[in-house]
Amino acid sequence: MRGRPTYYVTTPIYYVNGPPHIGHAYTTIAADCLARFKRHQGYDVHFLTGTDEHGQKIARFAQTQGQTPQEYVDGIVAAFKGMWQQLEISYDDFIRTTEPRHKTVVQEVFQRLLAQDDIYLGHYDGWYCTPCESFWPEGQLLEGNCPDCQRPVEWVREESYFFRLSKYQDRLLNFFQGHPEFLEPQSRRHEMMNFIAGGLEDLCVSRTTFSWGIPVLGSPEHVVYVWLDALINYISALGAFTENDELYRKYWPADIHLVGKEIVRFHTVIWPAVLMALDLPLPKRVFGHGWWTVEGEKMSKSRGNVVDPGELAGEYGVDAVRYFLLREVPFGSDGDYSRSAFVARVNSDLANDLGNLLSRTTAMINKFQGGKLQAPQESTEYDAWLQEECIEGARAVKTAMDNLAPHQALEQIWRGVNAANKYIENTAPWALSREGSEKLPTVLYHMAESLRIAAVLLVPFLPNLPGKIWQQLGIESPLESQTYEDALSWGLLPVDTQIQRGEPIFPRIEEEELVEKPVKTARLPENLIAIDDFAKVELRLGKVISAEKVQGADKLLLLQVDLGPDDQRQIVAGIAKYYRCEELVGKTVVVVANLKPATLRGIRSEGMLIAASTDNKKQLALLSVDGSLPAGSRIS
RNA sequence: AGCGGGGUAGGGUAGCCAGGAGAUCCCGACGGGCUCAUAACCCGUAGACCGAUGGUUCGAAUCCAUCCCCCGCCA
Repeated sequence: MRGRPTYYVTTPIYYVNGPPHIGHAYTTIAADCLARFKRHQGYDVHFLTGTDEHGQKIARFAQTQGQTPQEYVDGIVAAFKGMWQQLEISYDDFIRTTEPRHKTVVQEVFQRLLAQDDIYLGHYDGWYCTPCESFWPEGQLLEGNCPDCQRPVEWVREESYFFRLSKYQDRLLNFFQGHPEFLEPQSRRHEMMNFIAGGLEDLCVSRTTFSWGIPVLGSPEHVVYVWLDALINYISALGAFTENDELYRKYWPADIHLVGKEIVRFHTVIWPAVLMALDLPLPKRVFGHGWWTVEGEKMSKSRGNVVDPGELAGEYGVDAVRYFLLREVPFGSDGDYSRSAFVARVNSDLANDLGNLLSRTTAMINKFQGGKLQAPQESTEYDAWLQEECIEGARAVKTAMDNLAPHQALEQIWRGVNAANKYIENTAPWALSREGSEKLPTVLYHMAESLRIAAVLLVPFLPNLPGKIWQQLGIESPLESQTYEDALSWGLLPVDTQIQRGEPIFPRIEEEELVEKPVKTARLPENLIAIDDFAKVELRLGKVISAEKVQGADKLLLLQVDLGPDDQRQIVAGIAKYYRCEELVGKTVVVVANLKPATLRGIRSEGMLIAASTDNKKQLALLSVDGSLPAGSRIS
């Protein structure tokens, strides 16, 4: 007996060498959107995500943090799970490569492949940097030295197990030729076929140089190396090769693996080859999506421009973040995140087009019809057009999603939204109201109905806005009971619905907030001075000749400062807590040279040193100059 | 080196495979309209030698050749 059709969608398991960033969020949001869309269509969906937690990098990083690898990965995994919760990711399962359920399957697969001679014991030869514990390909070496630490590398042989990838070259190529839909976008497909045709080498699948991994049964000095460990998550999570394999039998092969373009090769060459060796069906589809840059630059920790999607979501809401990522860029292409693009996009689409449509619709139903929807009366010449735009858009959503083009799906939903805004302009319900026209109830119904359709269609994309629309429209049947099908029919909105107008569902992000962050200099203080006010202050460079503590005062130092030929001053400065006498001598400092002399603790002070300090006075630093100028130099 | 993709208004793009009237859409700029609405919405205007050169053709963004630049793949 067959139940509902199944749909198995995966993200990659993310390497936990740092907290989740916008790239992780992108893949996961896209997968979530797909999963929700398929559920909305009535599929029995299984949505898997997870984390890849082994390897030397992790072990070493944990060590620098003074943690065990397990403690370290537990912490990062918690961050991932927290992020997914915040972004309302509806995964069905979260697999970690450190879980026993994964390890046992990996070991089982390894043993099977070893037994059937698809894995064999050999040697891995390569240039090895002992301090870095890393192998480097010849091409990456810098004059024979480690590209990381510049120290010399040595040629070493390590005993390793290898997977006979080369054996599957022809079968892989045939598979690619027979399944043009297997890898998308198409440009990736060509690259991979080229790559395979160029010849495949066997793949190193074990390491002995570190131990944070899954031990090979019977050879515990070996741990399973990266890809064999990681890729198997897609079936280990389903219980493949265990007694408890109903999920595997139900959902495998996967309908789609969503991956970033950087790991397309592993998913379309190594993974199919391993599955062929195991005699298991191959995934139906792999999609390699693009990368995000930030303000036009590559995102990286060292640049410090990594965008935290949680922070964005906290500031502007989950719907805005999801909408921007899904709408801004075609799914296979690279995209650029910038705050201004983000604000422009969500303001224009979510606030102006959609939110304002709801706002004006509910306002007019309230004002002209006492908040109650009525059955359409006399029709207008624009009714059919609006209906068609909405329904055609709704139909196109499915096509777009089948093509893995969420940006097009959203565009199609907005086809209806935009049409509704135009419809209002064309029919001018405020005028109809004044005239007491029979067309008024028709027009108001059409407006509300187009919003009903948009709300239903948006359910897989945005977790919150559709519910708000639903609530304000006052529809009694729960939104959760609606399916994609309900967006394909016009006129399902009950005619005597009572509108519940409320707050704007998506307020505009105001410009001030926008400019405040990047352009801080735009804020001028109120106590402005003219340039000649500044010129009254005579600043000169001074060289500290000597420094000593002032008896009986813990803040004060007495300095002798050279301010140029024939000008030596004694200055009392309140910097004893921040500088020791020895480190001041010889230092070039900035001195207010025309300050009226003052007497501090009975000592005459003939000037003042300039220093910067934090508001709480915890830190203080003397000003100096960028270069070597003679004492007495004027500053202006 | 090779293989693949691409260069279209200020930015981002569609069209190209199957050549034909004014080269699409979005954002931005400018002008107007409306007054229901979140200064939102609607309409209109400007802005592109369609990377360069040459060719095929009655006709080329589209086909062919050469060149220039960008990007991807090559463990």
